[in-house]
Amino acid sequence: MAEVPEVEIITRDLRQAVVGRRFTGAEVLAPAAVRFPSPPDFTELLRGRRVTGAHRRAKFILLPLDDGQTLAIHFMLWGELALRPRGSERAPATLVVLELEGGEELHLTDTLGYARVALAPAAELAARLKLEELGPEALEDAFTPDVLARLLRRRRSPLKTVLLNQRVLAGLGNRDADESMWQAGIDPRRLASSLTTEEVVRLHRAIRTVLEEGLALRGTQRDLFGVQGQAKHRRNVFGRTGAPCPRCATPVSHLRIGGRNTHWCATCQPTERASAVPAQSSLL
DNA sequence: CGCTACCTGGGT
DNA sequence: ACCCAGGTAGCG
Repeated sequence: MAEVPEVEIITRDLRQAVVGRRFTGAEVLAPAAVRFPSPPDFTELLRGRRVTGAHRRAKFILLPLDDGQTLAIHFMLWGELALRPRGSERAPATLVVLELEGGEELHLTDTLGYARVALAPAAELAARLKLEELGPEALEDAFTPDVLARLLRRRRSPLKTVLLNQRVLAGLGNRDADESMWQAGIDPRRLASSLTTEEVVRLHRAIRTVLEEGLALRGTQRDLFGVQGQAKHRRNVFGRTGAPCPRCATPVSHLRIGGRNTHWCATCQPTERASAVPAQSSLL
């Protein structure tokens, strides 16, 4: 499942393996997977274009092409991308196959079927995907505790909801948001605006730690070349409802916040603000 | 801003 | 049988 560390790993792999190469064609197996243009136009506009870069913005993969267009790929919940030899067997969940010169192809698969590609001139793509409206990147140097404080200051929604909003901060998915708040010792139900300066500093450090650890372990899923990432079993609270908190053994709490599954430790993440929290454990 | 639709395989 | 999923767009 794709959160920012997973998307970043695939983006880096694409930079290494696909930048500089041309697309020789595309096969659209699931027309709904192409947001725009129409599937036939998508195939036609992609054919013969060389990839000139590979970037990530929030959870979008952006591949600029040599004619000024940009190809965007989004994994949504369960999308995956794999580089395979030409003519490789296609999993039933294959949505789109992008053929590359040199006898390889990219397979976009997703059993849920939500993953999407889009293609347009760079400026038009940015406008249609509303890339300008996204918040700062949590992994960039410009994301400081001060910036986080400013982002949270006027938000009167639960912290969990605010952290998942990519227009506030680009970088956290459901898992990483829960893990970050656990790491920082902050209750996900707290109003974002209620955090103390000290809590904001802890949260900032936690977000960076969680994302960077995910990256170091190369994510939870297979990379572009099929190599399994190692972050799969590194969850402290996410998806561990009722299991003991790794820090204090309290059973992990679960609640839906803003329609999203949310997991936290009621002991390590007390509801009262400015409560004492155990120092960063070595459990990471 | 909060809710729903999107879609299918796997878990309960 | 049913319910759910780590995301986003679009709607009221």
